[in-house]
Amino acid sequence: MDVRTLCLGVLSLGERSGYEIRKTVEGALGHFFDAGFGSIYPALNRMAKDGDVTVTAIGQEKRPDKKVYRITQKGRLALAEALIQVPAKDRLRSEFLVVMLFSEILSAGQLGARLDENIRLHRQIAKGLEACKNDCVPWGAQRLTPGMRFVTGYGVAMHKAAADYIEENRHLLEAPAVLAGRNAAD
Amino acid sequence: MDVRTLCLGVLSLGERSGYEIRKTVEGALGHFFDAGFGSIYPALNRMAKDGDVTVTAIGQEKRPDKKVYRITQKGRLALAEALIQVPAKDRLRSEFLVVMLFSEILSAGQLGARLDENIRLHRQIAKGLEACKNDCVPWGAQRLTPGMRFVTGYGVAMHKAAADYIEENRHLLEAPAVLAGRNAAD
DNA sequence: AAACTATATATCTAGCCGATATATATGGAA
DNA sequence: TTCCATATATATCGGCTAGATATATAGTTT
Repeated sequence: MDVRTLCLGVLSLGERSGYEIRKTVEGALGHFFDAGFGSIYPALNRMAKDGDVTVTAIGQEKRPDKKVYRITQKGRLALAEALIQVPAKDRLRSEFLVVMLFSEILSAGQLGARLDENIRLHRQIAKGLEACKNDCVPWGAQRLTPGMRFVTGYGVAMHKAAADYIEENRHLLEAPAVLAGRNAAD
Repeated sequence: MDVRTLCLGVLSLGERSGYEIRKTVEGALGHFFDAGFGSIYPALNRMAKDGDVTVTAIGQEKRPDKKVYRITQKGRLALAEALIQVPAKDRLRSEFLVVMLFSEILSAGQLGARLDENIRLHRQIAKGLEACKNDCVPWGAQRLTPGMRFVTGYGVAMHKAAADYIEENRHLLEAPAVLAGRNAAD
């Protein structure tokens, strides 16, 4: 599954420009499958070439022209075909955890700061997703589907679990840091 | 942060071959930062060229020769420098959630199967990590550091939270599927 | 004999991330 | 006035990576 499938999925919610696709990804589903312009635009070009989407250039006032993409019937079949495949395993990449793994090289102050930042970030994301739970605007859709509710709730639950774990277990890292007298200034 | 930092970190636990680094990643820390041969070997070559690691070729009986890598003092400095940077945000990629987002295209049977598989997988991983909690073998180390305990515990907590959420909320997706009469055979 | 598993190294290619560039427009700070 | 920031837009580049593939040595199973 690649960004093409993601774009086809977003376009199945309604036509939009590459920029708008990015906005939808960013606002509604980037917490479990992110994609930037560097991959969205090439994907859109490939799909346009393959006939999975059509593209219409539109001039705008006070704003640059935009290209609006619409999914084709061929694209809908491609989307469905991709979605019935066995999904690959979830993959997480956490630099924070790599740093925690080797946290003995941090001073107690640096360690505390990293832990605080990460907790704050998780709680912030959880809060943002919680606010989106009953809001179809980030999806650029007219209504929320069960799928949208499910994945948003998933994000809330997971980010809360992460923040909770870090809060409850930070002592595992901080106590040894203090005992070892790692007080060097940041 | 890239795979070089990860390899330096693993090598800071003790010298090992590229294959052994992969085994350590796979067995102990791949749940939060994975890396395959396609990125480990090029990274090792770059670091050997840069002087961050030394490499010693060793012949073996009944097995192919191997190259053992050892972190240098320069490599230790590079590792420390990388670890005190502000880590990038965690990034998750979940094809499962993409499928759930657009799950209306699945039959009730397919949906149930995907949910079951994912729950089983999360629980399996949580169980595997739980078994590793007090085991330094997967790390190829002599003892467990606070960091190792922390990250392993994190994995357990997160995979459990994921499985729990899916179990408790699957009805959000399955009830509409049944109501809509999506009973097509898989 | 072929397939599978384990231990090993190595590489290829399609895809992606993050940065960068450009364009149109507005507003605020130096 | 210039720079910076923000928003709306499209586009691309280069370094990195995932997954597949290849090769080698050896043993076990079908």
